[in-house]
Amino acid sequence: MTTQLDQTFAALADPTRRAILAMLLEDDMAVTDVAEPFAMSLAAISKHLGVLTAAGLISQEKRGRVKWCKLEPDALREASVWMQAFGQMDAIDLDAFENFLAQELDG
Amino acid sequence: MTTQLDQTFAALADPTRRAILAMLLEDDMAVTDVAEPFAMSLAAISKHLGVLTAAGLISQEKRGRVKWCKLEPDALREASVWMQAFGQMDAIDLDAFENFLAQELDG
DNA sequence: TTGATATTCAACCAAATGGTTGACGTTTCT
DNA sequence: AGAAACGTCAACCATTTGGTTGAATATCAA
Repeated sequence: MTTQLDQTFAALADPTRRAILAMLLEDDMAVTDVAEPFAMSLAAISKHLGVLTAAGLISQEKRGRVKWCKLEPDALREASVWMQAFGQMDAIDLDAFENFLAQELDG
Repeated sequence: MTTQLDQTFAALADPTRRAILAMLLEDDMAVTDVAEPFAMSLAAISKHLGVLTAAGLISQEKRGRVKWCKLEPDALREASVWMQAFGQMDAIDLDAFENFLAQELDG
């Protein structure tokens, strides 16, 4: 079973995908335009966008022959909460956090 | 070239490794005790601990025949900084965090 | 010294990942 | 209608990942 959190972190582990997210921070983009700065095929970028979409980090909407990519920060928020909780352990409710982790484990 | 950020996110992408980090929140632990709750071999856990160590998320110190594992939350700082670029989580919002936890636990 | 405990190493395996190329279906433009 | 642009699909390939087992190493205890 792969959770949302698994997919989010796995998606963020690739520098190409992080770069794509950074580009989408500025504006929505078509797949071809996302691919333009990268030294790899369009198909490879298409796969990366698929990973980001599966992780919920972006959404894609087709209008005409152009597929627009849009940042979806909600998935990032969940991962960010997880990380910052570890980084600021003294500032949070550890019992509640551990309950959350146990819940995640049980699935 | 794999960056520190790549390794941090990749390490966090595995639920076993996140569970290990959660266990280490409570206290430092020996490798054998880390492995105890998991339905996999000690060697597998040893590898996971190697990944976490390479990512800087934990440190390991051998005393006698026991290797102690210790959480190193500072390694998450770089990843948190990256996330701040998205402007969604510039400072941890404890109220939002509590709400998030409540949702997770109810869900 | 002998034996148990703690941990890693090495070899292996299946599955996932990140990339390629070429063919393919849509949609738009002349 | 024909050609170009947009994007995905399918097949393939090399590498990495997450697990196994069995042997090896190091330390402690009797």
